[in-house]
Amino acid sequence: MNNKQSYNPIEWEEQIYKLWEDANAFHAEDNSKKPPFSIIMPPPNVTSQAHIGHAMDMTFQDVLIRYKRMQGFNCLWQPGTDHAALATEHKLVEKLAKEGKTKEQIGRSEFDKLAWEWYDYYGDRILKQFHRLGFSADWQRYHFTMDEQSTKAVLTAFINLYNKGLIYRGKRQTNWCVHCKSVISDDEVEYADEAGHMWHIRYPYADGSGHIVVATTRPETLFGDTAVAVNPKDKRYTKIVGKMLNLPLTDRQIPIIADDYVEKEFGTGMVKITPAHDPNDYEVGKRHNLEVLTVINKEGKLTEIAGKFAGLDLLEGRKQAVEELDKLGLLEKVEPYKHNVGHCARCHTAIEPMITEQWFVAMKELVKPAINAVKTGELQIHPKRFENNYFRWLENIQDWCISRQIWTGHRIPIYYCDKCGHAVAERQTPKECPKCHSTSFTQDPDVLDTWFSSSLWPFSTLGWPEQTQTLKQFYPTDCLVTAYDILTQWLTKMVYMGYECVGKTPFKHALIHGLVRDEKGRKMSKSLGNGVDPLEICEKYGADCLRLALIKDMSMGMDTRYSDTKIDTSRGFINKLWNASKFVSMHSEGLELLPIEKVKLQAKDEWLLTKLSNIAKNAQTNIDNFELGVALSNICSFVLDDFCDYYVEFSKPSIFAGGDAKRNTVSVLNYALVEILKLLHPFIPYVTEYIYQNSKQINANGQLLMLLPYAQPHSISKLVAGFKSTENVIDAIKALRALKVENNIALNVKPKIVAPQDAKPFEDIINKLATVELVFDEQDGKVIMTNLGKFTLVAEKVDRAELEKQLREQISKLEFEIKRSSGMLSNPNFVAKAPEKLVAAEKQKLEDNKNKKAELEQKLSAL
RNA sequence: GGAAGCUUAGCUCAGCUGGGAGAGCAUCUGCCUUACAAGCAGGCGGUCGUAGGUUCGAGCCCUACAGUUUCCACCA
Repeated sequence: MNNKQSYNPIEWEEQIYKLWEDANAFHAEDNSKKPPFSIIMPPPNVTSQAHIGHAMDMTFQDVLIRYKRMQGFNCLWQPGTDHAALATEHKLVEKLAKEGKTKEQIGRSEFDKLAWEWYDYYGDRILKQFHRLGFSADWQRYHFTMDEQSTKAVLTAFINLYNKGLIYRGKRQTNWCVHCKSVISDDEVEYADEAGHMWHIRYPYADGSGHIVVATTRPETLFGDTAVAVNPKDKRYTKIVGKMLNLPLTDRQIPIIADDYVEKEFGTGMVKITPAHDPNDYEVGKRHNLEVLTVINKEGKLTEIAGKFAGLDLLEGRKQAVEELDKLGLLEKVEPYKHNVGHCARCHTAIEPMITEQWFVAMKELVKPAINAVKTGELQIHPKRFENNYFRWLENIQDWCISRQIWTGHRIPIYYCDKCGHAVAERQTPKECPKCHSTSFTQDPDVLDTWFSSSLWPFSTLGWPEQTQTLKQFYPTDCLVTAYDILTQWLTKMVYMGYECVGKTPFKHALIHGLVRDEKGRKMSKSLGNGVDPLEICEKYGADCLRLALIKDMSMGMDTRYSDTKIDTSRGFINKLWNASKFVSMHSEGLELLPIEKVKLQAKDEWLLTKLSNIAKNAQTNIDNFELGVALSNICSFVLDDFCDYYVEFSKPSIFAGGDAKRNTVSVLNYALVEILKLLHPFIPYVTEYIYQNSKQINANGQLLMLLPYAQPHSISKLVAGFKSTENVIDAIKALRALKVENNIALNVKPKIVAPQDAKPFEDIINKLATVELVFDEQDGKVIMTNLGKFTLVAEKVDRAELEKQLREQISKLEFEIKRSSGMLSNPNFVAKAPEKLVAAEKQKLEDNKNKKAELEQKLSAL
């Protein structure tokens, strides 16, 4: 390494990525003797570039993949992107509108071309971002939900389900977006409180005997009323059930019916029933055989049912209808009213409930294996609490509306015979109608819900419906990583489609993480302008810095906040690693390093190797349990505290001594550095690889760090003595540092300290780290007890009274501890019920403290 | 209306099966010590939301309450 170079990742991160790609190091083999490990990348929507949430989600996956790869697995990280039908269509239509065009003007095939341009543009951009972030996906296997392979899977799945009778066409109450001019699924409706009004309208009895009053938030739907309902138990109205009413503004008459759906307490206790435009009313209508009259058309205008109001926009229609009612004296009152209104998740237009003819997937049977999978543990959800959401969703599932009246996406493979109307499900236009032998067909104009293709993603990307070697090797995949917000929307769909199509769960583990929020805890969004572009951070601080900031504080399933402070802290850490490696490399120059087995280990070395072994074990356990944030935090603490603050400092006296002492110590430093690089590589791949590539003495052959085996714990039984004594030395150093501060001795001043004989082997280390001068002849002064023994700060002038006071303070502190320990130990319940280990530890502490106290008391009496 | 999460230092959050309260940032003090002043060393700061309960022992388990966030359902 160049010892003058400072950490500037922008200069070389992209070169490192190229190094990996040139070595084809991300590629997974279809045939391998290594055990397989696979992750399917949740395909980002090509509606826009990737955001910081993607960065976290993908970093999580990259850490797992890199870790497993280093452990010798044949790792497949299967990448790809999603066409996001409705969202993309919305953006395309918007774009056309800016040019003053509509999609109908340019036609379906031209529109299709535009869509592909869009896919390519954003697809490329997302890929570029992902490369820049250092992701080690198998890019050669990149897929797109609209590509040939995915399309083949979509058609196969649809036709299979159709032929099994699990896909059917039916008229249903659906959510209609008048802006997108399509139905949207229940999942795509977002509810928000809106200030509106409650109109109280008089409906006169047909027999002229007065009127009743109904309350409504949507007076314009009045034209579609086919009844007014009351609760059967509502005594106020029992007598009028069955009477007929004159429906205002029309010449129709409608009955008063009784239905449990009506709440007595709400409004006037009377509800106008409009089956065509309200899901609840629709159900009531079915129960009472009411006529379904469509008042609102697909453009969001009133239909001819509305008589003279036909053709008006809804709001205008409402206004005019209310005015008319008022004129006729039928408007009792208007109250302000706050209610919950559903909006399209894509364009935020208020949705209209409407009866339309759509394609559905029958869910009841399909979801059973998916529910069972989690119950039996074939699929494990982490953290476990998300199982609640999973079960509740699947157990209450409604049939899935899969048709969309848009152009972007997979066209439904249903062909209607032009002659007899018979519907056939085929991959291509059928040659002949099986019923009437006609050869003329028209394809269903609708396209499939975008989730249909993404529900097949875990196996469509692996080659299904063909029984490919890839599928055999990697399915079921090992884990799926995603945020909790699409647990129900996407994850569940993959599971039941996995069982339906392949017969197995698509993944063994589902790791659910939280969302990345801004500094103030708000969701990142375009309207708030608080979004962060991952690429921008990479260009400024490097990808490692962003990855570290995103993963380090992460706790599974919890939201995290992104802040500049975290970036600064991350940069501080990486800079530290950088400088430590510079230190190691600097002192390695011209030395022939020893392999670690040949090094004559000192106590400090045994201490470091023990710590290193412990942290390797800790990291593996935590990563295996998917606790990446914990694993990373522990590794960082080890690097900062144990390696940099202590071991590097410990090593200096040996290094400056030269000769064998230097050679041994520098060999240990190099060994430890490589182990640290391995430990950190999955998290911060660039800087670790860069350091390794530039450490010629430890990597003469230019091997890739990313392909080395991960750091392993080793047998440490022989190293116990050195570990223990070094721990005591550290305790003494801390105590001496504190002693100096207490006595107002500047850090760069070296006071004389009388040390115990046990400190003799560590004299240079203690002198260096505590900035003191140890002497070993007895002198008067302030005494402190450490785990290494008694130290005395030699005072220039010995103030007897001050020394005595200070000794008594220390003794009283020890007495407090002794009292606490003996109190616990004299509690028979504690001794009997607490684990033996704890009791033993407590006894040891008591013993140690008693000894320390005795020594101080001896000192006191000698004064 | 149903469900889940969160509440710990000034701020952001850890705290794994119950066994002496932690980190980062901020703040204060001292130090240019030959990897790093984008640094080092040290300090200040917490009745772990409230009230009960279980236990030898509770931040952790149980119950209730309060505040807060999210998901689901959705009342005309």
